[in-house]
Amino acid sequence: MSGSSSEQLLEFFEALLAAYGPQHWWPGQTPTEIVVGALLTQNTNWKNVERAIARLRQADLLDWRRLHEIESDRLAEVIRPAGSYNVKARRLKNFVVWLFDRFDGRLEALAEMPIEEARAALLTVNGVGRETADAILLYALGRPVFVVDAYTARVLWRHRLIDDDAGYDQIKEFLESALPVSAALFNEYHALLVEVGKRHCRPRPQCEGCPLERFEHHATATGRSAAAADDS
DNA sequence: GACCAGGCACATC
DNA sequence: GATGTGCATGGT
Repeated sequence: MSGSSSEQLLEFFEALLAAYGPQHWWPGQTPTEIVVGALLTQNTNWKNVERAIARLRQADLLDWRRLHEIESDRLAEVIRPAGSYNVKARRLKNFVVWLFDRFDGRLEALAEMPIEEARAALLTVNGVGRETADAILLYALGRPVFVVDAYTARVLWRHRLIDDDAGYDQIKEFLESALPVSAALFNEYHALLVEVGKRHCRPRPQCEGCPLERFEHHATATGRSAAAADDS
């Protein structure tokens, strides 16, 4: 066996960063745009989300007040390239209405309260699940929360760092307790896990050339998708 | 033509 | 509490 989980996770991070470099997820974008992107990217290719965001910008809709005012049907038409546009228009509206009702349209309010409180508040919004809530906290608000997704779970399971039945919150807590608490680190690490996951850790793994190939791992991967279960 | 993508809510067992 | 399904576009 090699060292502790903490050491192993840091070694993985170094290996991934050396191989792929910084991923620059959500660089230079406004918190508003990041929140919108987090909602639009649900089960959707990022390229399609970029198209939808470009259309929103074109329509001058990357603004909470404008989003609050617009009709859901018209919003759906604008974000069409993101797919599932009727559902996503509803979710965007849910979020914006909630933001005005509860925080007077001030996203910053979420940066001013304890993390767990902000997370619990976000989770009350219909359309905001754990991954989206955590993406908002980390990428839009710079709070040190680890975003777990299907790739995160699969990569960590393949390298024997988590059980195959670990739930979302369990994986999140494992990462947050094993790593230095740093938004910058969590940001980069999550993006790197997605990158290595896409290239090498699909349900059918392609280990050749994987930056993590030299580390211990299961010979085969299951088709395990994400952190499905609740673990409270 | 399948299969996938930076999920989630809801129904059903 | 686990599993299945609809949402829907655009790339490979």
